[in-house]
Amino acid sequence: MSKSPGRWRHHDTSNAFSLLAEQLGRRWALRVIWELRAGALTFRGLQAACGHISPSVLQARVHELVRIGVVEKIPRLGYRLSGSGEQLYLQLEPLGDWAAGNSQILRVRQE
Amino acid sequence: MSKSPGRWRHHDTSNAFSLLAEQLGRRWALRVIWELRAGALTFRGLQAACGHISPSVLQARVHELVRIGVVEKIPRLGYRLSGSGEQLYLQLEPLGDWAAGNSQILRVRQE
DNA sequence: ATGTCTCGCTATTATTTTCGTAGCAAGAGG
DNA sequence: CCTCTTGCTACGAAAATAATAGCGAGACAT
Repeated sequence: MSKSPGRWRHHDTSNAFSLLAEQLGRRWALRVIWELRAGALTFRGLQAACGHISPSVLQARVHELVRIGVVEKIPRLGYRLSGSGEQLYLQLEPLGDWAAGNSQILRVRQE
Repeated sequence: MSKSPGRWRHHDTSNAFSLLAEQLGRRWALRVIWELRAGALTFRGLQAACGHISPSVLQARVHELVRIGVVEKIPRLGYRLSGSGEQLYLQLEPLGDWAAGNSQILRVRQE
């Protein structure tokens, strides 16, 4: 992919989305953001909030989220959403509403 | 998990979201929904739209999305978003805006 | 100083998922 | 008959995830 600007006619929404989807389309990524919605959590607190997540995967996910600037590490409190991370969560919230509206389907078919 | 209603104090948003996140947090799941946004695509068309996705994974993802009622199969046209699938996409669209706004970060850090 | 917490995290091995490629059966059209 | 595209499956290799144990550092009390 070229780095030259103006290569994309209108917005780069489509390509940008696929990059984002690649990050969020990893196990626990969405969940981690979701669990940080109320505020900072320690590593182990986050681990507990997610239920059964192995620390190695949590470490990997958290690092990736830090790298894309969605999550930041704070000395004593652990991890929390960054500014853009909170914005991302706000865009994520409607998904929760959709999920609540379609929870029947999600629950029944999960097996 | 009990099937009894009223088991969740307020909404079941949180738990419902984690179920949804489990489905969307698989590789290509978000991307597939995204690529179907403009209308129906054949299996191979969808494969091409996603770039490099192996047919076995695409088949698995599409099946899962059909099972949760987000995508439906049409005899001649291939696959398209269902009613609730389109609603889900509408909730997904803001993510594209966020991604476009933060595309710098996403691009630079992807390595 | 010693013991005992919790913390963030790493190491290791087993299991699951995804990839990449090849190719099949069915249908359309010639 | 042939050729083409379709949806899709099979299979071995590679990568991601799971599960568990445990380490080193810091806080705190004794």
